[in-house]
Amino acid sequence: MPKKPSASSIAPAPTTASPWVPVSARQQQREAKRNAVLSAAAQLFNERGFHATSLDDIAARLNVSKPTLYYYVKSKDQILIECVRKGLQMMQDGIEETRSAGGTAVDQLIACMQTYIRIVTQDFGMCVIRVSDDEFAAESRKELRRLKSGIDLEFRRLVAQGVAEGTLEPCDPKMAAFVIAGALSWIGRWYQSGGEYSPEQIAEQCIAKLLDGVLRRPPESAALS
Amino acid sequence: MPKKPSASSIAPAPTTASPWVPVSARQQQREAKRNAVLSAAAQLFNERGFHATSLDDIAARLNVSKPTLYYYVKSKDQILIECVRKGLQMMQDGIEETRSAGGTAVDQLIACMQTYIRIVTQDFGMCVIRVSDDEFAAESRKELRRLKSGIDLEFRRLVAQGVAEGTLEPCDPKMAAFVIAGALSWIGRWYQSGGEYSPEQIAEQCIAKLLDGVLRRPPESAALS
DNA sequence: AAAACTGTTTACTGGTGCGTAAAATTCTTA
DNA sequence: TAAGAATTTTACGCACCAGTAAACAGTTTT
Repeated sequence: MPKKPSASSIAPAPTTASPWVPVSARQQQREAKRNAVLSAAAQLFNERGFHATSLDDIAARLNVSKPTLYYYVKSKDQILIECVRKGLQMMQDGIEETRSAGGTAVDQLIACMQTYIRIVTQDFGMCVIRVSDDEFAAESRKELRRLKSGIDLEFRRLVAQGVAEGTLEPCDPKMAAFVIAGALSWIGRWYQSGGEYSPEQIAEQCIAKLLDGVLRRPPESAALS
Repeated sequence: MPKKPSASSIAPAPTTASPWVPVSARQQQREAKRNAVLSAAAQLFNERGFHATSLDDIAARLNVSKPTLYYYVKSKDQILIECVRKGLQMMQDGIEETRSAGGTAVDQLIACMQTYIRIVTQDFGMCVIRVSDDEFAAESRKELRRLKSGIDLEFRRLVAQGVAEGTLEPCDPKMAAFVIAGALSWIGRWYQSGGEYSPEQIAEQCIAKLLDGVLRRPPESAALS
């Protein structure tokens, strides 16, 4: 083992083409290829479903042969788990960021909804929605459920907070969160990129409907816009 | 072939235990068994997912052996298609009934939402939600999409009608229908019978949230600010 | 009671696709 | 350029499961 000081953990700026960073360059490329595997898999899972996608399909899309995939991942199940985990992590990160940005509960709720929509219209996020829980082995299912539950709880918390603030109608936060999560998650089932609406347009309209409902308000006072 | 006149089409009242109706009684029982196959299958598909359910599983639940199933159905795919078709048919029938009952657009919309929730919390209706499109062969998928599309269009029509009536906020009916369908369909993914809420309670709360939104309305008559 | 039909079983086939062994190839380093 | 590490390939094993063949049992008809 060559003990080059800290050469294996952080890659320096690649502009200066120093030949003394081959180790990390390799690892970077390896990581890049691994990500390509996951991305291709996520796309195919979303297009055809998990079971209808064979490892040969994934390999073919990447112009390699099936065993090559096994150099980067352990099993087909692991690919799926990591895709979903990545999507869930993106959601969690987005929510975390929103929280740290502060603002009222309603502001944060809106920001979280925007984040959620942005993510379920992307490859990994769509996997979270389209792949059913029962595809996983018991252990993985448990982990992913925990992650999902965490996101759900954030929504409930924001709703409860909004109710406490007096900006949201009093309600069961659990139920309200389900309604919101349902409407937004469903987007991940009908959305396809290049379609009629952009994710931003969808976000605007869906969020407005969830906040205000579909009923017409008596024109008492213009609250928004 | 014995040509008993019209004995095979309609069964008389079974209270009078006349032994001269064996033909239709047979057919009735056959139909009952066939339905039992579909019901058991629907339950298992909802519990474990389509691919994770083998025909042996279905047979085991019915205390028969696998080939027996083939006496009643053509293939595993056909079972799935019929389950989903049944669920969709129930929805279509419910909507049809609502329409013929008349009332304002909002009344009809509410009734349709109630129907929808009632059905997605039952075996066949849940299949419609939980089973992904990509499980089907191209032809079946086309048929089922047509049926789903028909239901979606009913919701859009009701929304558009409500907007025209002035009882719903002006909006893109397509989008509003997606929000509604999403929130309601999602129920079919988290609901489990015997849980915290009954379908009726869920219906009440979800429909209220979709109609009114989550935001708190400023008190209508009292001039507070 | 024999023939014919209904319903169910045991025993098997065949295809699909995950995963692996081991060889072949490419890249790095000495 | 040779040794060795990293990467990819060809070829194959093996389990699972949908679907089938054919025999068996029960019931109705002749």
